[in-house]
This record gives sequence, C-alpha cells and structure tokens, in this order.
Amino acid sequence: MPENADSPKLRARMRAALLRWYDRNRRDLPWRRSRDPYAIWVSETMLQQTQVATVLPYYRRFMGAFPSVEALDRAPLDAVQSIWSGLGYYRRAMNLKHAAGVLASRHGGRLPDDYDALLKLPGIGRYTAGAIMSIAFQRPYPAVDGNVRRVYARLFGLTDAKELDETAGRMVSRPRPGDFNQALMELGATVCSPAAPTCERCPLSHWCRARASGSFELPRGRHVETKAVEWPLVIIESNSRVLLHRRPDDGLLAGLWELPTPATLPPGVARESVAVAPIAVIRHAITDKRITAPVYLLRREARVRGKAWRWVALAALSSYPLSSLYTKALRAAQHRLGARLSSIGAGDT
DNA sequence: CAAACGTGGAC
DNA sequence: TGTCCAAGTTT
Repeated sequence: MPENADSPKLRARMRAALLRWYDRNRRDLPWRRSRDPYAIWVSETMLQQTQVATVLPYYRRFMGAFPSVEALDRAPLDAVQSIWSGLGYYRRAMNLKHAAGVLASRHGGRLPDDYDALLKLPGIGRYTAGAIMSIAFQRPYPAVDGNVRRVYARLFGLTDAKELDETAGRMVSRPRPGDFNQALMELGATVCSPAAPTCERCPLSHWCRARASGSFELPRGRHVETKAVEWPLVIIESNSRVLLHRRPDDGLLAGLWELPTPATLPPGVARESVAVAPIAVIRHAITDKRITAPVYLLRREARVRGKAWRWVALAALSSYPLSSLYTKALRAAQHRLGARLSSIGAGDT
C-alpha cells in the first residue's frame, strides 16, 4: 500500500501544493479559456496520444470551422476529415462526428453531465470521460493518462494498475477537480518528464518516493518491432489535376484519400509509368511501419469510374483528407506540377 | 488482451 | 539515424 496516500491530511496538503503550483505555472492554452464542454471534449480528443504543441493549430482551425455540436453534426464528413488531416489517428475525427450525431439526436445537442453516458459515446474512454466530467462539469472524477501514471508511479512507488487507479480516485480533489487533474498532467508534461525530471521545480518533491530513493525508473513500455515497408506512390497529373483514390472505411488511414500505388493504378492506366526513375523518395512512419516511398510522376489522362477515384484540382487538394505521407509526396513534386502547393495539407486557412 | 492506429518532437 | 513516446480508444 502506498503509505503516502493513506492520510487524508497528507493528501490535502499535496493537493494544495499542486494547485498552488498550477495557479502559478499553468500554460495559457485555448481550451483553458473556455468553459464549453464541447470545447473540452474536442481538445481532449485531439490530445489523445498527441502533444499540446501539435494540437494547437488543429484545435484552432477545428473550433473555427465547427464551433458547436450542432455545427459539427451538420458538417460534411469530408470537411471534418480535411481539417484533421495531418493530425493522425483519424478514427478520432470519425468518432467525433459520429458522437455529434448521437448528441444532437439523443442529448439535446449537449454533452451529458454523466460519466457513464459519456463512456458510451464513440471515442470517449475512461480517461476522456474523466477529463470531461472534471474539467467541464467540476465533478470529482480522476483522469488518468500517461502523465498521471508516471507522476503517481514516482510519487508513491506504484506499479500496479489497480492500485494506481485506487490512488487516483482517492487523490482527486473537490473543489477544483478539473484544475487538479490538469495540474497533474501539466506536472508530468513539464516537470516530471520521463527521462529527466526536474525535481527542483516540483511542488511534490518533498513527498516523492522516487526523489527519496534516487530511482526514477519506470516500467518499460512494450517494445514494438518496426517493419521497413516499400510503398511506391504514383502522381498522375493532367490539366493541373491529380488522380486520388479513396481508401477503405476501415484499417489504416480509413476513409482518407490517397495517391495510387503501381499495384493499384486505376483500370486503363498501364504501369508504364513506373519504369522511370522516381522524382523523389519520401520517408514516413505510420505506427509500426517505416515507410520508404519513391514518388513517380505520370502526366497523362485517364478515364476512371466509381466513387473511389477522383480527379482533384491542385488548388483543391487542401480540402481533401490526406495523410501526411501524401502531402509530403505532393510537396516534393510541386515544382514539377507547376503549382504553389502551400495549399496542400495542414497549415493554411 | 495484445495489436492496431499517425505524427512529430525530443534526445 | 534511431528510438521512444505523447492529455488513449477500440477490437
């Protein structure tokens, strides 16, 4: 048992110290200026496995385009995916859109002030439900993410997941459960970092077990074997348009548009293209794949059928949901395409 | 429950 | 260059 968390008085002191630290050190983030549960939900979803700095521009654009549940519900899926392009874990965007529909039809267009109801929404798991409950509704639920696990692991010497959950449940403060949870995460992200914690700046160092023992080791994450993958891409260009293909609705990059590969050229387009040298070679990683992507340019017309193929004007590429793999390839080819493709991918508007 | 799911920052 | 891994969820 983590003796440090046993005493209610001690817990109260730790909470107070953490909140005081947070009040003086909190970063000024856009979602912290809002009290709208929708804004909290969107930010927490974007922040899943994604760092704050990466999220910021996406959050601004998303909230600008879809400022409410109703706006999101009414938006075309393509528009939502397009804004999300480059952020990764694209199922999150599908889940948001889907959940917005559920909220509109069954919850009056609002996030429910109810942990179990939140959990039922697609894309909301234990962490996100706890974050929304505490931050948006001031309810004393824990929100245990990687930061919190690390902080408690060091602070109390915890390794067991169940004990950690119990501790998190006992530690949450009321009042200010949302600030408390964010303080814990902020501490983990900025002070109690994985490799080199700066204990001099930590308001909890006085009580910290790892600090006392000098051992900050954490249980290793699962080692994931990466695979080298060759993934050639073909840019078929004609009249300032390129040919895109829509990916299947499940699996990798589900529902996004892609550049064809030599093996999946549309019917009627021979593979003659790929005999020539690539104009560029892209390197990109997707989860456990280390992708090497030679990019081939083929200038020719082609007749295509079906909803899965589409000629897209270069100027319209920015409104297409594309993985960074493809925006990299298109950027590498832009001078040959005679277009200023600042409009490709994230970053504009 | 292990595996899949994106991307870019940090070292 | 390589490796780790981040405000997780789903199947």
